[in-house]
Amino acid sequence: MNAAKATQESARSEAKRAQIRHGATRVFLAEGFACATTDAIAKAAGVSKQTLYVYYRSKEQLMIDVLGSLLSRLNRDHAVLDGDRPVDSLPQLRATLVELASEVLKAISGSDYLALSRVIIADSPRVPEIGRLWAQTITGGVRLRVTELLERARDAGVIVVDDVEAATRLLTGGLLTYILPDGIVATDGPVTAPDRDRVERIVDLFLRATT
Amino acid sequence: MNAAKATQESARSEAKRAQIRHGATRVFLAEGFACATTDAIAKAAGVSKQTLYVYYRSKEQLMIDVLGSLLSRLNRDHAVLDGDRPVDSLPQLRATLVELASEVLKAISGSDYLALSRVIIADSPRVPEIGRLWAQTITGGVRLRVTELLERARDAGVIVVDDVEAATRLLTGGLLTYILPDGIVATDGPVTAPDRDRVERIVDLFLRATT
DNA sequence: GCATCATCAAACTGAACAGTACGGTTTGGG
DNA sequence: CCCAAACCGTACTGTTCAGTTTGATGATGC
Repeated sequence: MNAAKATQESARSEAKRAQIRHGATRVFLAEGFACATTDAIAKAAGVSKQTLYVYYRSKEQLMIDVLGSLLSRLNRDHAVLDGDRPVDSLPQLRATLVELASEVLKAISGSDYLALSRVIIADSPRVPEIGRLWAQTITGGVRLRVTELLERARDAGVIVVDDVEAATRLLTGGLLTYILPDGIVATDGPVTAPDRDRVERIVDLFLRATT
Repeated sequence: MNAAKATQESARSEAKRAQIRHGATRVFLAEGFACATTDAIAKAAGVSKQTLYVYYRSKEQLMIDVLGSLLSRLNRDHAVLDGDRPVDSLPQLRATLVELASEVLKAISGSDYLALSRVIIADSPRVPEIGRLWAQTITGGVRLRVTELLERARDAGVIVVDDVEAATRLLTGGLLTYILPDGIVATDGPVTAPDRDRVERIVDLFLRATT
């Protein structure tokens, strides 16, 4: 078995894995872990059940791969937005915060993300690893970047805060109330992210505490 | 069948129902709906499976009763604390908010409440009725009372807010970050509610935005 | 053409589990 | 003391489903 052949095979393997993962993702998000049957997953992936078990040892391993993959994609998507957002004046900071908040809220109020969150929360006692990963998309992702923004703004003399952690929690938490708990319990129809006006009012109120 | 007999019977019935409910509560909270078996529930309740099915038509009906009962108890417990908390000066308001926040956070960071939340979130797509009920223990319970407190403080001239809803979300959300998302994903050991110092720092920061 | 490997569909196995049936036992009223 | 209702434990039924087995099909390389 030469190197070229090995590469080709693993490429094909990876394509198949991705195919299975995509089908499984749809089913898991729609049905939850417990109600998703391996037959349905195989069908959705356009793959025989046996092939599925060639690539994954068990349904649980498959779910771990699916959730891990979704979360890392989300983290990657968010990281793209990182850039150097301007925070050198109060209007700039305000615009940056409103913009960032709108983007994040829109992303996490999507029915996919909410379904993902429900599945993870439900199974976190049994698969704590995934639970930690999920919490980090918020804790280590969004919260970390907000903290960074606030620190930069503080260093630029735009705002005054002596407890950045508390400030971060106040802002992110206030905005997050629209999703947790309001959105996470599926009621009827898609969850609506708060409109720009509401976001602005929260940000404005927050900024009054930091000047 | 005379009235006395009917009353007696229904009293005994209610006792048995409660017995079943208590056993089922323990099992549902420990295992979640899907993993809880009716055999385990019957055993935990000290009741035969047959009797269980005399009192409840199905496992799902049983869960609805269990969750509904837990939530109404929580609402009742919280409502007791309502009283007239003093908000007529800034130190009073601050003390009231810190106290209220500490109580609520302690209550909802208990492993029972978190387990309950997980079960409800997971099953809310299938049992939306319960999801609404749960959201209301926070939305209609805590948030409503905070709103009321803030309005009273505003009317007393202690604070200045023109958007009470935003203010309520900012405060409750900021504090709630310790539970959602941090606590809801079970990691290791019991979730620790934030200590008094952290609560005070959030409240203080919030109050800076309202004066 | 032939061997090999990946894949497929379909049937099968074994276990878990909701809900039921049944025969025996306790309890309380008359 | 007797009867009836409530209850108990156990065993059964039917179903669902994860994971396996089988045997066929098609592609790839020699």
